[in-house]
Amino acid sequence: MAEARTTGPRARYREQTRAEIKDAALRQLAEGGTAALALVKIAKELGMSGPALYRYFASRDDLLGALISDAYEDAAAAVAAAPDPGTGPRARLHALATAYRGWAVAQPHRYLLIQGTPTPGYTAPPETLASARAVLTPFLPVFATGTPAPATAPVVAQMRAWLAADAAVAAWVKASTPDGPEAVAGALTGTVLVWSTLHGTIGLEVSGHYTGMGHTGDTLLTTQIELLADAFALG
Amino acid sequence: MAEARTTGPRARYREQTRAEIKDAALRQLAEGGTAALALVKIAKELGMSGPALYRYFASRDDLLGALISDAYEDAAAAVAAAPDPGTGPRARLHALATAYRGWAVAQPHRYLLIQGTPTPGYTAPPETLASARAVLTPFLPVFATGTPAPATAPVVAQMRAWLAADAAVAAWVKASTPDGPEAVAGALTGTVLVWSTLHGTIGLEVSGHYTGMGHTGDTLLTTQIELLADAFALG
DNA sequence: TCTCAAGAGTTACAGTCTATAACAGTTGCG
DNA sequence: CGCAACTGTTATAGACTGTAACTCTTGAGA
Repeated sequence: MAEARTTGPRARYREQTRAEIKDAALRQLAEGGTAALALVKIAKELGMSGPALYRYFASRDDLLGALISDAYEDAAAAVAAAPDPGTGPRARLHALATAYRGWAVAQPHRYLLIQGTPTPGYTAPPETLASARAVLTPFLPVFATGTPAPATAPVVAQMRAWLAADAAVAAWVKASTPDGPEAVAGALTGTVLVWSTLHGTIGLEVSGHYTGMGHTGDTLLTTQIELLADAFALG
Repeated sequence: MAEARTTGPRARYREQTRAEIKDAALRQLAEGGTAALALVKIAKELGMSGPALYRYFASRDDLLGALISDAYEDAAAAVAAAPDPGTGPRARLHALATAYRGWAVAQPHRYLLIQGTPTPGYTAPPETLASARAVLTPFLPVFATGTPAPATAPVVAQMRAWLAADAAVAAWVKASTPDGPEAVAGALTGTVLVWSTLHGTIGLEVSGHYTGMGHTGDTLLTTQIELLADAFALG
């Protein structure tokens, strides 16, 4: 389990089995939530019996971790694939936000996987953190073109401090903004704000808190994004 | 179990035991998340053995439901108890938001209980929905004094439709806004927007997504609220 | 081509937890 | 003061996670 070969027919079969396991797990997740994910059932579904699964995932948490990581990557891909309307940063921002929401609404169980923390005090592995960052990457250049409103000054200041303290983050932001340091801080500010905005609207929608209010999710997100675009004077 | 007396020493003892059980449950929840909540352990902690707990809560989900309901009520009380700075609706809005965040940050596990949906397709019982509404009630009169920005027009329209369709919601909003129907729709719009804003910032913070960025939670919330106050031209 | 170690899978089992059943002691209402 | 409701007990079924011990297969390298 420690370090296996990465090539050859053995490894290929192994990878395929892992994928089948994850597929079955997602199916269970979709119709019963995290609590319904049972390794025994998955094994039975694949025709193998019980403990065989532990050859492929060290534990239930390991499997869940893999699903979370996959979900982040998939979400990042969905956002990155958002069509560019080509009519300026404001429209681009709406397109990105809509793409993210679309992904989340289409597979609520996977968004819920990302949304919460399974156990308090849990910190995601760095690889997962990088994937989470990737979701937000396309937003950086959009906000780099804007001018943060005065009301956002405190956040800008904190982002500046963060950029100074965390080289990895600084490199990440800088790679998306060819402009100077003030654009960098502004881009990060906007991205963090849009992150929380997205989480606010989409999280509530996916958790079913909007049921009964009509199809509010899209309208609410659009409006929130519009307000944020105003705050950055996006064109 | 169906309908028990609500008075007398028997009922009093019963209520106290239920409270002790919930206390122990919250303690477990605080240090292991939902997954760590085990009825058996709670029973052992209280000196009783196993199945005795089922006299007080029909199932694990029943206990969790009670905890969720309590959390909503507690959160609502915390928001309602927010001090009124008395310097206008904008300051009042900040005070309410800060009170809510303070409650959530002080007991993250209880906020996480509220935040997510345990299982997809789950709909909270009406009693719980009312408690959830109570959290937001103090926000209504604040936004009733504002004028929604043009960008929020689509949301206002949907809120108007919702108010027309759902009498309970209409009564709830109207009770907090002595003004005309346009103020009612505006108040509801602002409240829903602030709800999603609060969830966005606080949810991410409580889930630990801000770790490493410094103490960003407060700043981020203040800024988001400020932007929202601007959108409603609060004084 | 042949060997053998690594990998894949099996059954058996220990341990935890939810939940029910059957039963016994206790208490407070009428 | 008696009985019905309430509280608690042990026994037990059943689901699930994870480990141990063992067997069979296979592919990489001499």
